[in-house]
Amino acid sequence: MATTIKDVARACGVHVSTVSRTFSAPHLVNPATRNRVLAAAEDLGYRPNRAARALTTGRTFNLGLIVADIANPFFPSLIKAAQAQARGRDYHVFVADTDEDPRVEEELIRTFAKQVDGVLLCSPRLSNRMIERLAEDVPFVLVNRRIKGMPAVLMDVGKGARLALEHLAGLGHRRIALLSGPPGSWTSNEMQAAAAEMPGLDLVFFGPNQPTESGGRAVAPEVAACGATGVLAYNDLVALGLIEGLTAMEIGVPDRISVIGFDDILPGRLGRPKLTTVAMPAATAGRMAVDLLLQSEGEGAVITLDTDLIVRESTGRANT
Amino acid sequence: MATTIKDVARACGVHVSTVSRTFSAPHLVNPATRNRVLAAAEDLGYRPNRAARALTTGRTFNLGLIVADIANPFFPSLIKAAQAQARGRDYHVFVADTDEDPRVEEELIRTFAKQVDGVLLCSPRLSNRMIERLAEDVPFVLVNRRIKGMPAVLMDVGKGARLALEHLAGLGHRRIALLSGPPGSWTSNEMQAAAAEMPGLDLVFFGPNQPTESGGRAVAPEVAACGATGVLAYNDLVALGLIEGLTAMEIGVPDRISVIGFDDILPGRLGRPKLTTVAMPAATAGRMAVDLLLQSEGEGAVITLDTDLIVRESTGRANT
DNA sequence: GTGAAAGCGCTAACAA
DNA sequence: TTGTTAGCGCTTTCAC
Repeated sequence: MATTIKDVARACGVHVSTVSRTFSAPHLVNPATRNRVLAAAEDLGYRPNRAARALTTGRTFNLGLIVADIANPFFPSLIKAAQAQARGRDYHVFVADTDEDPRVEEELIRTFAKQVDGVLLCSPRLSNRMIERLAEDVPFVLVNRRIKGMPAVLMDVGKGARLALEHLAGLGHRRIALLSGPPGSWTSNEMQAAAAEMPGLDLVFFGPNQPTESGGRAVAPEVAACGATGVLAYNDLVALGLIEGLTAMEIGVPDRISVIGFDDILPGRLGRPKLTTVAMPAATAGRMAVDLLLQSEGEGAVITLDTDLIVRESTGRANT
Repeated sequence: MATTIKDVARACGVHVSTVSRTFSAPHLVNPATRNRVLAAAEDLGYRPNRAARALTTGRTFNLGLIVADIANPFFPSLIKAAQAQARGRDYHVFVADTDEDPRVEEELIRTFAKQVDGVLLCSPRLSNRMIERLAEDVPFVLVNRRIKGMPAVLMDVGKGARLALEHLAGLGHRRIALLSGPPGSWTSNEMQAAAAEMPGLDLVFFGPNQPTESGGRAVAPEVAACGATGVLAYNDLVALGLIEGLTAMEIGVPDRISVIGFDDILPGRLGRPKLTTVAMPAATAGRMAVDLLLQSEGEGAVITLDTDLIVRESTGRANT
């Protein structure tokens, strides 16, 4: 058994409450005894049991972070930023992956509920109603999901989509394929809504698609067949997979078809062709979400982060 | 406040211990009352507080998983496999990223110590001695680190390195650059050791390198200058970064220099040139590590997983 | 400034 | 089969 507060108390002949105070309210204890306690604690290798502490205080100093797919490079940058920010505030963040499964997502939230002081729910797949219900158990901050009354960090997906589509239009593309994401994705809906409002374009919708490289590869034949010369994909992984699929069919990108993704993940910057994409501020989102969660004031604060188009090599003039 | 065991007990007129039993040892309670309890629990939305339970049982049913850099795609596949395996055994796994910083690693382990039943320590940067000390606080399973007496899942890095070097030699390369990884990395040491024993090669060592794409990009000039025609990199990220750097210097891969990585991550399979690499069984490792952790028997069990060379487009004949 | 005592939510003997 | 009691490690009144 690990050493507890009792061992320390015994070791320096004080009561447990004194030891407790030494750690949670040091100013309330005589410097002399405080030092004695500290020395003994150090000596015995004592570390307060956070779980036990949480039982009385109700605060764990842990945060939960739930993502749909940790293998999507978009999330790791968000995660790292969140962890760094939390660390600076003496919090730890535990990450869990739902594997795109809403049931796992729910289960995870419930598991986290009693073990963390709040959870960052990133790109959830659960319904709004379910999220609202779970919010009774534990405070949330949403990332890329809008629910009335709940704090959220959003990214301006609509603007990104418009920029991307304008870029394509400017290159002479008219018939454009839109690859949507998984059901339940707010981002995907925002993207489609923005696109639908763009005038003068001939949009073809494909979806829902798995938000992965293989999801992109899988729609390649349909995209090729539909006659579109430009594509806006749900995210970079889908875009990259699509390019793979197209290339395998000997359809050149951007010669025959131009492709734009969302996120600006590393793999898109590597290899050929480099991906034109809408940069999403994942790291900033991670940081701000932690802040929002920790400053419980500002209850329903909603922050919208800017996005921007990064033109690289996967888009070019339409060949008519 | 969330509903507790007491609320349920009161709601259906039984003692708390009966409620407790309904959840932890249902066979010990009368089916009739069991159903009554279950109904009341369901009704009140009661869920046992795992942290409180852990206080008495000593088991949290949580596992910790610590990685150096969650942004390296190698880890997510390990993580996902570990989470899936754990879920099947009714465990949850919480992930944390050390940012390649040994001090963060130590802090994280200490934080986890009381909140999980064991931790998977993946590619640690801490010294063996430190790990041994921390192992007194919480059970470990190491991944890609060998410490006497501690259970571990290893990958046959030595074989991988030999295969890679033989492949290069077979293509006529003699002068080969070896890009090592971060200090404290077991994998890096294994790789170097295996390489050093290969006869007939003219090895040039570079390192330590940051195990990232930018680490690879940074050594590109030196590699180009050293006259090597072949390169074995610490991991795929480094290899990919190197290729970027070389390409930027107008040095073709594989025309002028052949490059091999380690891991077989997704970005290496995307874009051009596709990376020749040593496949590391990340998912299998994640699964086995969880098993090792949960079946506390087999104490110091050490499992070594096979590796294999995957030849793609980044290697070719040496041009002499 | 320190100790005593109660209690956080739960489980685990032990009785009944 | 169920209730009683004690206690996990810690914090927090309340006295002293």
